[in-house]
Amino acid sequence: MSTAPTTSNRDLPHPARDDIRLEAVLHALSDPIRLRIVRELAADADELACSRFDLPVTKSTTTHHFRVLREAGVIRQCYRGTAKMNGLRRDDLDDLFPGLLDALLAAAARQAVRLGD
Amino acid sequence: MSTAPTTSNRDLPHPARDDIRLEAVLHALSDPIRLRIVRELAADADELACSRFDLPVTKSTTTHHFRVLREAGVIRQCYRGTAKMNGLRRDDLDDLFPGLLDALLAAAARQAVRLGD
DNA sequence: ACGCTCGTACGATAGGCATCGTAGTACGGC
DNA sequence: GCCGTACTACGATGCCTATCGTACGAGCGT
Repeated sequence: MSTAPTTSNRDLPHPARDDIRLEAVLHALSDPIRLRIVRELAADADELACSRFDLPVTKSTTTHHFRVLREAGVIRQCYRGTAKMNGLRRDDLDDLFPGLLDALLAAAARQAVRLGD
Repeated sequence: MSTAPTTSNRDLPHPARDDIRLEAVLHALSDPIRLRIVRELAADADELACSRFDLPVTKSTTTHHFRVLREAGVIRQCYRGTAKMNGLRRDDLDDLFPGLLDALLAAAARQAVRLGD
């Protein structure tokens, strides 16, 4: 049976849009690894599986960082088969803090150039 | 003798403009008290003495927060008599990360309205 | 059924940090 | 010279967190 590997029913807790706190977002992005994740997520059009990231930490630490981002309201996560897909919460963030995400991504890109990636 | 209470010679270490790291700035602003300080600093035209802030922490903790902001490159500090004056490093931040500071301040203001200050 | 891959849970550890109190220094006014 | 104000230095404390390793669960392919 071609069991279409769609979104699994085990779901993950996300903060509602109005529960997203600016301080939490800033704290989430103040870690180099998490900032890098968000940058890659923004660069890629659609959602990415956790395994697509080549991070300089172990898998358990990676899980931790993705959870911090999700609980801060920066990313949205869902299971698709065994993979866990990640996507930026652009819509919610732009609605709550217009222009902030773009400014942050631009700043991160600028710094990456300045420091030689 | 009318010893003009100008800038004292005991100076404070500030990061050079090119040493300012985005992660450090975000971390500095991810604390509610420090975000509040920066908001008040941005609202007021010129520099403000530490004692002008009415923060819900002791003086030693206040000193700590101002130092974090200074070492992250967010504010500039100098002594004037016994007072320590604080000013936003708008020029440097706008130069390094165009639009970021404004977006952050707008986001903070928006959240303050949303949550009832 | 079996194994493989992807991701989680849990405990341990080490370092960071927000907070305080107390004791001290620097400066200006009297 | 003496006092008061503004800020600092230092140590203590308790919490948070980034990291790891190991053991486990969930789903897919064969």
